[in-house]
Amino acid sequence: MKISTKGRYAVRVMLDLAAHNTGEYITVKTIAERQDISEKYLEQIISVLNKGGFVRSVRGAQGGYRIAKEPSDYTVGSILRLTEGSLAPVACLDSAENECERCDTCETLDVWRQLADAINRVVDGVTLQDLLDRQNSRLGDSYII
Amino acid sequence: MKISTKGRYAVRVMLDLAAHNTGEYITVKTIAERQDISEKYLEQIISVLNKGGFVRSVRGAQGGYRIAKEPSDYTVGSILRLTEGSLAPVACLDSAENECERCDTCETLDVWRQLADAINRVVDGVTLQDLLDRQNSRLGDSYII
DNA sequence: TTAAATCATATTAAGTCAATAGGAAATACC
DNA sequence: GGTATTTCCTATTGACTTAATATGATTTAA
Repeated sequence: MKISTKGRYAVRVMLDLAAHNTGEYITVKTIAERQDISEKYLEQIISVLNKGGFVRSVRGAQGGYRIAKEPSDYTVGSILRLTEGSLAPVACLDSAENECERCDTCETLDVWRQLADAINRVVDGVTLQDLLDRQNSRLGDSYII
Repeated sequence: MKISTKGRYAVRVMLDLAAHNTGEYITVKTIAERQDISEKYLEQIISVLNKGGFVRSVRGAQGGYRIAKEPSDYTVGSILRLTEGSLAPVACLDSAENECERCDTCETLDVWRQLADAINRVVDGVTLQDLLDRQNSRLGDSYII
């Protein structure tokens, strides 16, 4: 029941780009250094974000990435689903093909459905903007002290 | 973010034993047939349940397993935690040793904490007795029809 | 004594994770 | 036009996990 590094890194990358959302393009190298993530691994992850239209890229020298839309347009759930795949705790709930022929009489399916709902409610209830706001208010606190 | 077969099977085994809670001992073979799970694999899983004190066993001929306490004493969460280990969505939350030195400044930790809470709330809010009750009320429905 | 059963441990095949590696293609800058 | 920079693409790897299967020792009722 763990979220893999891929999904977690993806959230951090998006949050990094959201925090540096000036319209300028940022290189993988810069993000990798800031976030302390392997540059080559990050390349793969950001490639998924790019293909999903979550970021925009410019190739070549002086190129890089920037967030495609506003931070408030991205929920943590949308990022995780793009990079991790389904967040459903059991395969039966992945609508695509639920091969389990026990589904009709499955006594536990209801629990998994509740669990999926609870998970979705949390991750879809938090946007990158929310995370930025929390971050800023925490920084604000430390200034007061 | 999937619950493994180990955990899911464990819940089914416990539910099976809860549904046949007559005080008699039931063999792995019987459960395996009823639940359509590999007998040998089930042996391993039930061994964990046994060591955790969730079931009681009698060795030798005419031996088997039975649920140790009342079905209402077992939440789905307790069974999953025993067989799957921690249900925390990120390792940082596994109190034992949170190696991540970013924890203090981690902007995403809060989301994972919320997620863990939501997950725990669901799985700890459902007992085997609840599942039995739902099962019976569903059977009841079909009798009416 | 025998058959039935739990208990214990080792092995395996397939898959996933988290990278690393090597190079092709595009582009700003001199 | 050449060069350095940077994205883009795909393959490979080593470690680990998953979901079993296999083998046999131990216990016990009949």
